[in-house]
Amino acid sequence: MGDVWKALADPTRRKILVMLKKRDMNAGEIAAEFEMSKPSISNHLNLLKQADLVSAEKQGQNVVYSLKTSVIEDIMNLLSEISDRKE
Amino acid sequence: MGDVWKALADPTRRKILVMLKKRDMNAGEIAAEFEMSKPSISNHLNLLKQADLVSAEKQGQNVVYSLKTSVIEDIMNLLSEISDRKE
DNA sequence: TAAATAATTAGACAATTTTCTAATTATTTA
DNA sequence: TAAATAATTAGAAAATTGTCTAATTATTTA
Repeated sequence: MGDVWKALADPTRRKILVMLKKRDMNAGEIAAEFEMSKPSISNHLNLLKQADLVSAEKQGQNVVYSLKTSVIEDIMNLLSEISDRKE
Repeated sequence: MGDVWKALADPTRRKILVMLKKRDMNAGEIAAEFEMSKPSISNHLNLLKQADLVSAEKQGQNVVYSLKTSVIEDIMNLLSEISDRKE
């Protein structure tokens, strides 16, 4: 199980999460938004998946990535370690 | 201005934030809680300060560190980049 | 079934981060 | 004022992370 905080530490990965907030996207569509090689993006996607922040589903030759619905709750729980503030 | 996400990515630094939630502590007291050299802790404290997550005030030969009251709001704002959810 | 397309894996390299010891600065106390 | 204490700075080494190209796997289409 990967580290959520580490996953959130990289700006490319955070941008991917913001993109997936709008709609599901396959790996190629995601990679097209960055000036970076596809394998590098693939690596970032893997780290996000390890951290359970996104899910991946193969559809034909594509792999469609989705933001995990639980993502916000997870981060809120992490934050509660730092602050007791409710909500 | 340092990167808040990067600052939060390290477990030692997150533990320091949790400790400071309970009470203000000077650098020596903080270092005593870890099996790590004082300069290493000093480095972590500096990164937390850069990220504006803690403040430091010199009191005699000690330097007292405090959790910044704005810390939770700051992190919530960062989260809003990923989710539009209110609260 | 061969060629094309989408994505990942493998392996190497570069950049960044974490940690250390030794040295320095600032403050207090004997 | 000299010695002791608290903390940081400096500089180097080790570990981790991010990136690349080339190769591989899986799927679709001509």
